[in-house]
Amino acid sequence: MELDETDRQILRILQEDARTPFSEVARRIDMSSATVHDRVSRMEEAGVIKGYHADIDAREVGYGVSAFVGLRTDQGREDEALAHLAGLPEVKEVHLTTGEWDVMVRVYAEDTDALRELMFDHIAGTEGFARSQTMVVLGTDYEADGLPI
Amino acid sequence: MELDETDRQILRILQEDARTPFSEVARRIDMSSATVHDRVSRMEEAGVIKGYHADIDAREVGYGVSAFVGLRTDQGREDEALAHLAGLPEVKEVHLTTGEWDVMVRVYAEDTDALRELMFDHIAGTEGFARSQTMVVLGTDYEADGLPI
DNA sequence: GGTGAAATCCTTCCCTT
DNA sequence: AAGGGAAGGATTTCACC
Repeated sequence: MELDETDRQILRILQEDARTPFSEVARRIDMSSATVHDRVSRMEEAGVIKGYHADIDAREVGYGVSAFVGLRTDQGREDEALAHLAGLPEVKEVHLTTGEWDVMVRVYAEDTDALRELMFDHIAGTEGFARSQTMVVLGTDYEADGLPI
Repeated sequence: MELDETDRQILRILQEDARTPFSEVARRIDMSSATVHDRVSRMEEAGVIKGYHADIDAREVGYGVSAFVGLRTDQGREDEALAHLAGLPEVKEVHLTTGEWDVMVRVYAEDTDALRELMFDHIAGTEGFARSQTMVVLGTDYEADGLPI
């Protein structure tokens, strides 16, 4: 889909605060809210806007630890291994990558004990993975609200 | 902040779709919208809800490539190195980690040429970093809307 | 893109439990 | 301390220009 500067302005605003009323978006970009509504609907349908999500503080809901997990897959068993990962509740993202790891996973756990159990019982010890490395997140120094548009 | 099951239900709904009208949230959890409003406000103030963000398809806005970048910092120059990273528009997240890398960065670039320029001119070649590894994301197999609450 | 209007929603205050 | 009712003003969502 072709996006013009007006579309991009709308995206910037909704990326920063997805609950901004369309009427206020309209005010800021100097258009009617009907136009904003129309453009947003088109971007939703085209898949430019994939959704709107509340950003929850992980600690406040009981997740004291998060980590990046690098994995090396066994040849020929990639699909089931990936499906297995996606089924684990603590797994938030699964990416295929080049470089040292075939798969990069973002996981959240209640505490280090829970992380240990997750890794040993449900990831590293699982068939389909040859090798793993857990990189525990000590802190997040910076996190943008979205992409520069 | 103490969260009860009602709070968690609200969080689940807003994590999945942050633009859900409070009136509908109220309907779903069988309470009044005044109550939903009140609880959401308290969770926002307490920092449980950090924000609401539209989820934009990176490709649709011109980011054809993303990558994880692992970095090893020089001793004693961590702070300026991290501040430098946070100032780059292509950098979306900067995490301090244990394991092979001191810093794990998530970057987005227009194409491989732009990624190359970002890495050589603005990250790997920068003072404060001793070593780096770029893990290009070939695909994202799974991405949850939020945390399991 | 914009207008206009009806339906819906947000927000606040106040009352009840 | 927590939830609900009510009412205003604002917003969303259409059809139509």
